[in-house]
Amino acid sequence: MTSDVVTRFAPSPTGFLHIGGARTALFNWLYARGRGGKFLLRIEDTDHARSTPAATQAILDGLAWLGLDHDGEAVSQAARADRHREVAHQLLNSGRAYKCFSTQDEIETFRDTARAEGRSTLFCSPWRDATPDQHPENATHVIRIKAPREGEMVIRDAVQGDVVIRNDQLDDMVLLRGDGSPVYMLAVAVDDHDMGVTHVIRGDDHLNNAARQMLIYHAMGWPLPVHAHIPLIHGPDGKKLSKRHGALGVEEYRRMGYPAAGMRNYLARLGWSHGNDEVFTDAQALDWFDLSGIGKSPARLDFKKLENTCGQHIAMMDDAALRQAVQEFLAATGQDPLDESTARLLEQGMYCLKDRAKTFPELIDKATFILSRRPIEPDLKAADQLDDVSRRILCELTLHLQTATWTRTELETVLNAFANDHGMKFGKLAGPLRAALAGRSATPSVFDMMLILGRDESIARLDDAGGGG
RNA sequence: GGCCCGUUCGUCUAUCGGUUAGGACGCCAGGUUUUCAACCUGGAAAGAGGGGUUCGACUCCCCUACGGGCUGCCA
Repeated sequence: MTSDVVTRFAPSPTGFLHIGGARTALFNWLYARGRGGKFLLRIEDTDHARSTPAATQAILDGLAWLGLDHDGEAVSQAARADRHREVAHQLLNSGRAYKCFSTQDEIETFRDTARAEGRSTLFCSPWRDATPDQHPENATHVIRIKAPREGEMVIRDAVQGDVVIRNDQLDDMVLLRGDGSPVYMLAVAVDDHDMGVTHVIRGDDHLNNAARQMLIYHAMGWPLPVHAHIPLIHGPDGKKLSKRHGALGVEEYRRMGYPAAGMRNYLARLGWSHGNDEVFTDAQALDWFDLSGIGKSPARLDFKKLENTCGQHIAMMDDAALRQAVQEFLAATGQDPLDESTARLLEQGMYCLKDRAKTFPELIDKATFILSRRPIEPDLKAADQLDDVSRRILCELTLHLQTATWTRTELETVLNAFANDHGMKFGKLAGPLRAALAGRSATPSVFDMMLILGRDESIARLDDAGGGG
């Protein structure tokens, strides 16, 4: 199914892909993709001083990791400055904008005194109604929009409802600076219009700005997009997300080993809900997502819930995908990839590993018995703790494991019977055996470890190590 | 200062005038168990405060408090 829906994500490249930005991108992506529409990306790089190519790349990388693919090339806002100027001049020619020769100093002193006297600091330019013959020659000037002084602007917001802002709260904002460069508010409106954006879904820090941008839409006679201003994400303490909360960039979450699918699920759930559904697939999110499910109050980041959600996603993934994801995690964190046979063994063992890991590092930790250097060299100290009977059991078992293919039930039966024959309960041996196989790391059961390792010839070395210790 | 937005268990949330206010994470207790985990069962836990409107308000209106945003020739 296709539709005319066009959404966009428009970050400024001043660092990394912020976790809040990632959620905004996700909402836009879900809304467009769930409706067969288009999801566009625009880099708002008009602030040359703070924009860097590296930051743009970081945003691209973050989106790619989260699987939020956009349609077409990313648009550079800075590259469109000529078009923004063109619109400003159109407005000027049609009388919807005017040249203002007030200097920044004048405006500043006006604001200072206004503040001191408790009056409105909104600047009313004396040039608003000046005729061209009154203009000074060759003086630098800005171009301001001629905003209506009376009436009100109502933002019909899909999340916030109708928000009314009186026009006397809006001043004649600058469109083009003294040096002729376009200002953000102009650029956004022009770009959204030119790109055919039908739904502007963004942080509610832009709610008031929407009214200013609507001024431009009205002046140009452009149809308005649907607005949806979503509440921001706050830190665990309820304050605005900042450096002291740690983990601001999605890249950090990637390095911490959270699966992208789990991140998508958690982020989607933050501020949006579909009844009591907590864990869902991308297909379900795409199917269910709607602006009406977005709440109005800011949400706090909760790592415990993030972990839980991610754990469930790891458990949901199929073994081959997990194997691939682990390799990608290793690469992303600058670690060596697993060789083919180790990776295959890991995939075979995934059935008893994936249920108990919330992150990839945890998964890897629980797979220590598989990933340790081949052939396995058991923890000798732990092996020393085995009494003779236990050690003999271990050695015998390795032989059995090499000569037969067991099901887990069969293996349990054999192990228990074997222990019985030696007058012991197998349960008593499990601890030391585990230590011999996997050190102190938290791992699956001994049965599972032996079953998996039984498929690998390297377990035979346990026999030598145990016998010689 | 002016304007705008928000406020249900600790956290994310359901509820769209009538419910014992539901679920999830976390937490506590018990169970299962060859450790950790996982899993099962049970439990504690919420409508910011004050006024209205109404037969009836978490739901609608107003005020206050608290939090957030905007108020730039930043984005």
